[in-house]
Amino acid sequence: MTKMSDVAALAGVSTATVSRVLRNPETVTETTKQKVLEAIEELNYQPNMLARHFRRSQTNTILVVVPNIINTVFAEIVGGIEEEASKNGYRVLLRNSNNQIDREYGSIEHMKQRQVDGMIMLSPRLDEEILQDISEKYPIVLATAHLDETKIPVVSIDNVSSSKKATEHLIRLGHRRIAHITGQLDSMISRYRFKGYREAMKENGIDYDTQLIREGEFTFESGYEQMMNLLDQKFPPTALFAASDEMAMGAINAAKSRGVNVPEDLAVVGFDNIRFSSVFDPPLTTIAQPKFGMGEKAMELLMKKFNGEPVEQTEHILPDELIIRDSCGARLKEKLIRT
Amino acid sequence: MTKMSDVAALAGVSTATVSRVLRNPETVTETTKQKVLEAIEELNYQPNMLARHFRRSQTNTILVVVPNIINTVFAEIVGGIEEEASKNGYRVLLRNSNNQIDREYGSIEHMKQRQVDGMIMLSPRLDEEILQDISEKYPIVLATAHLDETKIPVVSIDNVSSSKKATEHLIRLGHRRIAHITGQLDSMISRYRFKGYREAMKENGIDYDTQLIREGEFTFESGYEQMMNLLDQKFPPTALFAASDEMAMGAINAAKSRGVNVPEDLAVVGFDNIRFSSVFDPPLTTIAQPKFGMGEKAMELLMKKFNGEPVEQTEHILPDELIIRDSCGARLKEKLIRT
DNA sequence: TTGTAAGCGTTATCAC
DNA sequence: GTGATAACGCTTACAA
Repeated sequence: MTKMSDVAALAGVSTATVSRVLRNPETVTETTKQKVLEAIEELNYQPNMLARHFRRSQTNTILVVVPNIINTVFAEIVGGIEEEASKNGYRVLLRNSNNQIDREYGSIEHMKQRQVDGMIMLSPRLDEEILQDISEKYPIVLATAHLDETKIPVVSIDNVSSSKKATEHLIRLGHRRIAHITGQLDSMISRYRFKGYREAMKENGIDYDTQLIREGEFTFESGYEQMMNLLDQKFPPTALFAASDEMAMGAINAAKSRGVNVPEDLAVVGFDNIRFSSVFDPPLTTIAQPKFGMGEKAMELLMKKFNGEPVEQTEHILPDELIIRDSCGARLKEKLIRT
Repeated sequence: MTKMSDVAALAGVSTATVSRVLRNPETVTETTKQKVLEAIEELNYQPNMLARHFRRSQTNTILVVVPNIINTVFAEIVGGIEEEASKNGYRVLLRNSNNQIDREYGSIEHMKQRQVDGMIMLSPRLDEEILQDISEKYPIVLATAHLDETKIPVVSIDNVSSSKKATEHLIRLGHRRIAHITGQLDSMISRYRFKGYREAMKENGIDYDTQLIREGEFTFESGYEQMMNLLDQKFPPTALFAASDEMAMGAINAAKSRGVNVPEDLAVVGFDNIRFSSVFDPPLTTIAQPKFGMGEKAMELLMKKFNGEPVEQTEHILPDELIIRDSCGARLKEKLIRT
C-alpha cells in the first residue's frame, strides 16, 4: 500500500506538506500543491483513514440506535439522518436495539471507546438520568422521544397536541364512544398520545371510559387483537383512535372480519402516516410526522454539537399534520351532506 | 483518558501483558490476569479502539450499500445483516445509494481507505466487471443480485423459477390473458422475473402478448398507473403478475377505482411478501423471499471471506415460497367448488 | 511556505 | 509467561 511518505518522496517534499495539501490546501503554494497532487495521482494514493482517525481521535462516524429498522417509521428517519450525514461527510453506523435496554446501553460503549463522534437514539428506553449523564460527556441527540427535565436535544412532534387533534376530529364528527389503542405504556410516546386523547375527551365534556382503552404494541397483530376485544363489549365504540397506523390497520381488519364497516360503523384515525396508509382500504386518516425531516433535523443538531455551536432550545418540535382520508368518515359525511 | 500504560503501571506489569489479558487471556497466568483485570476495573479503563483499529488495520465494521433503506424489502435484509454482524462482533455502516451508480462507486473508496473490512451490496447497479475487480481485492458479497459469469458470492432467490411458479399459479386457475408489470428493466432482477413469466406462458402454450407487458418502477404509483393503462385496453387482462407487492397493491387499487373486483374480475399475484401484504385488502398472493435470512446469509458468507474459509459456491440460492392468499382467487374458487 | 520530529495508544516481535 | 521496544501512518507544533 502506498503511503504518504511515498507521495512525499516522489513529489520531493515532506510528509507534512502532503498532509497540508490534503487537509489545508490554502496553506501551500500552488506549485508545490500541483507537484503533490500529481504524485498522488501517479501513485494512486489513498490516505489511510484509520491512521487519520487515530491521530485526530475523530472518526466522522455517528451511531444511530434504532429499536428496529424494519419499522418503516424508523427506516424513514434513518433515511433522513443518512442523507444529512452524507452531506456533511459523516457516515452512519446502524444498530438495532430490538427495544432491549441493555443493547441500548451497550451501544454507549462505542462512544466511550471513541469509535463514533456522536450518536442519535430513536425512541430510547434508557432512563433519563443515564441519558443525561451520557449527554454531558458525549454529543447525543434523541428523536421521537420526550424528556421531562433534561437538556438533551430532542427532535419530535408534539405528541400530546397531535393526538388531541386526532381525537377532536372524531369528536367533531359526532362520536362520543371513542376507543383508544395505545402503544406500550412504558414508552413515553404512548403515554403522551394517550394524554392527548384524554385531554380532548375531557375538554369536550365526554366521560373517560376505561373500558375503551386498550394497550397494544404498535403492531398489526396487537391492533387486531385489541379491536376484537373492544368489539366484544356490550357497547362497542363507534370510533377508534389508534396510536399507530399499523395498529389502526390491524383494528380495521378486525372490524372487517366482524362485518363492521369502516368508516360507516367504526371511524378510525391512526398515527404516523406510513407509506402504506394511503394505499390501505380504506385509506387511513392519520397524523403525519415529518419522518425524513426529523432525521435530517436530528443530524443537523448533532452537527451543531460537533461544531461547538450552541443548540438554542433543547426540544425541537416539528410540525405534524392531520391527514384526512377515508377511514374516519369525514369524506363520507361530506358526500352525504352534498347529496 | 486512562490508557493501557496506566493500567499496566497500576497492575505492575507491562502494556504487553495488559494487551494479552484483553485479547489472548489464555496466554497469561490466572494471577496476573486478575491483577490486570482489577486495575482495569479500578481505573475504569476503556481501550482506545481507534488505536487498535489502526494498529491491526482492521475495523470490525462492514459497509452495507442499499438502494434505499425506506424500502421494506431492503430494511428487512439489513435487519438480518445487522443481527448476524452483531453476533460476530461486527458493526454495520449503512449507505443509501438512492440507486445512483456514482454513489455506489463512491462507497468503494471506503474500503480502499480501509475504513471497513468488507461490504455487502444490495441490488447493485454497478457493472459486473467493476464488481469483479473490487471482489478480487476486497471482501464483498452481493444480495438480491444476479451475475452472469463472475465469482463474487451472491445471495438471492431464484427469480426465474419463482416468477414462473407465480405465473403458473395463475395459469392453473384458468387464466390466459395474464399481464405482467415488471420492475425497471435495467435491473437484472426485473429481467429475470420477466423471464420466468415468459417461460411459464410459453411452456403452457400461451401466446406471449406484448400488449400485456408494462414496465413499472417497483412503486405503488407505477403499479397504479400501469394497471390503469392495462385496463384501458380493448381486451384487458384477467390476471396480473406484478414484480413486487407494492406494484401489485397499486394495481389492485387501480382496478378497484375502475370497479374491477379483485380477485373476481382480476386475479393478482405479487412478489416479495412484505409486511403489509397480508394486511392488504384483499390479502396478497405473493412470492415470499426470506429477506431477513438473506441478510444473515450474506453476512455469514462475508465472515467466511474474513476468516479465509473458502466459499464453496458463488451463487447461494435461498428457498422462496408461493404464499396463497386472496388476491389470486384460488381460495374463492375452492369455496365455490365446495358449495 | 516548508521541513523536522515527536507523538497518538495499541499490538507484535523478539528476547529473556 | 512476561517485558522491552519497534512499528503502524498520519498530524501538528515548532523550527527554519
